[in-house]
Amino acid sequence: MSLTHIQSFVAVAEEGHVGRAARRLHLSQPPLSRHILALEDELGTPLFERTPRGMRLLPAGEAFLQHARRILAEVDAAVLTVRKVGTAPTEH
Amino acid sequence: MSLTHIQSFVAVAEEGHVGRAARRLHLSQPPLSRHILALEDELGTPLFERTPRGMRLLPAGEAFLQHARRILAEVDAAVLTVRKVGTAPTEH
DNA sequence: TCCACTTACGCTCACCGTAATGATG
DNA sequence: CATCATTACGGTGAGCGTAAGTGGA
Repeated sequence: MSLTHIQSFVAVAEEGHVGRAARRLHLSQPPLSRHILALEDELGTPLFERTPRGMRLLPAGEAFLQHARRILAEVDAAVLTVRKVGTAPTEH
Repeated sequence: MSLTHIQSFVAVAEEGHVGRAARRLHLSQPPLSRHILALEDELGTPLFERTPRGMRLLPAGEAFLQHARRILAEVDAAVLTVRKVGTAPTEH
């Protein structure tokens, strides 16, 4: 599992469509599809239902989405915090 | 930034020593040292002070450590939660 | 001079994109 | 047959390990 996989998952969950999510991530469909498959494989359970219209979250996917958003938010917070502390006057 | 980098950072912060952290992670020193350097480069500020004894956290490193632990804990929680939901009787 | 981190360097394999294939209404 | 997702496949770059280099007490 990698942060890239998590970002890919969130994009697909929000778009409900691998193609649109791929454009949003500036990526082509196959690698993005592979990210989702790898995640499902690693977690041992499907996260999406495949429909003719695209991808629909399963309950396991809904649960993962909440955690995924928290992880990404925490990463952003870490970056902001460190940049602030690292530039602080008490650097010495 | 990747989860691997974050795990590497936590190990070095806890051991205070790249060599020991590397053994703990089943990795050799150079890649681990590169993880830390990449992290510092990406964040734009050093996280450790290099001493003759090893690595000592700077204030920016202390701040990052708290976030890093939360990120890794959240990842673990995500995995556990999804595995539980994915195996639940209401899988239909 | 020892000890620890870092840089050099060659190699492998993970990952991307294009193209082909499957699946479903 | 149109629309998505997935699999095949070749090429490149990220990342590993061994070995050499650097720096401080």
